[in-house]
Amino acid sequence: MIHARRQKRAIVIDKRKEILNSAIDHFARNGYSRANIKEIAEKAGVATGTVYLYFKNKDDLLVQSMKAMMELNLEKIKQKVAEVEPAIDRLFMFFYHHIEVFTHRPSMARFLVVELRQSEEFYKRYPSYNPYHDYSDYIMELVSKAIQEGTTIAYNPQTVAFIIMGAMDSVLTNWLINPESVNLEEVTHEIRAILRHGIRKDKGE
Amino acid sequence: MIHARRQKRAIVIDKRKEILNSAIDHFARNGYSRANIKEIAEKAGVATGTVYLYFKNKDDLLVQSMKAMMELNLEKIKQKVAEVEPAIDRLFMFFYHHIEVFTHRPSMARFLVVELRQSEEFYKRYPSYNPYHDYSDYIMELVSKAIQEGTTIAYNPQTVAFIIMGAMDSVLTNWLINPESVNLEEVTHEIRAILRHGIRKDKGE
DNA sequence: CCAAAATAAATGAACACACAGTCAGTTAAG
DNA sequence: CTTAACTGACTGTGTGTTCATTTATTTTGG
Repeated sequence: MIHARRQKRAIVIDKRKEILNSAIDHFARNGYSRANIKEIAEKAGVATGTVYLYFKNKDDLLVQSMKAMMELNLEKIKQKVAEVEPAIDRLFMFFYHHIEVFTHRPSMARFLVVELRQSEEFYKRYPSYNPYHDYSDYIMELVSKAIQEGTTIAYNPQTVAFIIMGAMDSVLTNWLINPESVNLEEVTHEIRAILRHGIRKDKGE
Repeated sequence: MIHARRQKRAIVIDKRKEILNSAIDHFARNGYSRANIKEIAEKAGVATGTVYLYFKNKDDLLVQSMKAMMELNLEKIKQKVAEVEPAIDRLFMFFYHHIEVFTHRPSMARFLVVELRQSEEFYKRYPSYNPYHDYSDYIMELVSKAIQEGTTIAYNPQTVAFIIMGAMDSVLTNWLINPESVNLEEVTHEIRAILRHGIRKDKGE
């Protein structure tokens, strides 16, 4: 009986995940309004109605998709920079890998810089979860650590997070609009230099 | 006859403008998908069909609205900073006024950071016009001037524009999500300091 | 100067279509 | 036999766009 339960459970989770993956893909590719439930269900290998067994409605599906997508990518990037020391360098590596990960997944990048914002209402409706939070929390954490370590001027970590997230966003957006117009290597390098100069603590200060 | 023509012309332009104003308002308030042509027309004091005499379709109306809105605000901000010298200070005042103008018009801010991005047209079909261009062009111009004047390190102006636009965007986005969480004065001041440090040309360099 | 004809502008009811969400029925597990 | 999972045809609604018709303006010719 326990075995059966497990199996049942496992199947359920599988379907949920299948639907979620399919939804992420569709939302990323076509945007919220053009993504339709029937196709999402089809690609997930379930019937239309099944989607509504696991998600309240299309909005809910979007929010869950965003959440899953952000968590996945954040985890991936965090791992890549986990070893880097000191914190200020981890911060810059984070920037670098963020750009790298998303420029290798254009549809995800689109999801990130377009769809996420469109659902501003959604973060209002589900105030407990805002997909940006995990990101900016992590950045602020790094900034705080860098300040503690004495490598960074004691700016408000929120401010630094704004600048870094803004720059990431700006680079990706422009790259999406016109990939040829953005030299990713150069831009990343220069932004790093500007930020370094901007927040570096000099001996005297 | 000439008089008659003028009058005709004037009426035509009025209607176009009425529709455009109404559209900006509706798109800003409700977002693209929830704004509907019937209401836009109603508020503009014309019939539904009339909208299609002046605009190809809903997307076209959105693009034209964005364009008009951006031009209007850019002009307003440019005027405010016109007198400021040197260029690097003009750049920072630009930042300051941008935040100021849009935080006084939340629906416009929403339009700017949310709606602007989701029109397919924005990315693809009208490559010749992207509402961001005027903005980033102006910023790059200021950066170039600042470099010429010797107050700024010769970074690629595009890079500096990315950072500045990103920061503006980031601040507004977070302010929209949760106004209380953002101390606009402090953030603006700190960003200015960080950028100043980051791009300032020291004597030795 | 003024009808009458021609053209242009504007209207809004109706159409067409997409598609989210439902639910009565089917399948499978225990 | 009971229960839970699943199905997919169907429905209801919202709305972008069209177009036959009406209204306004301009031109023409006597």
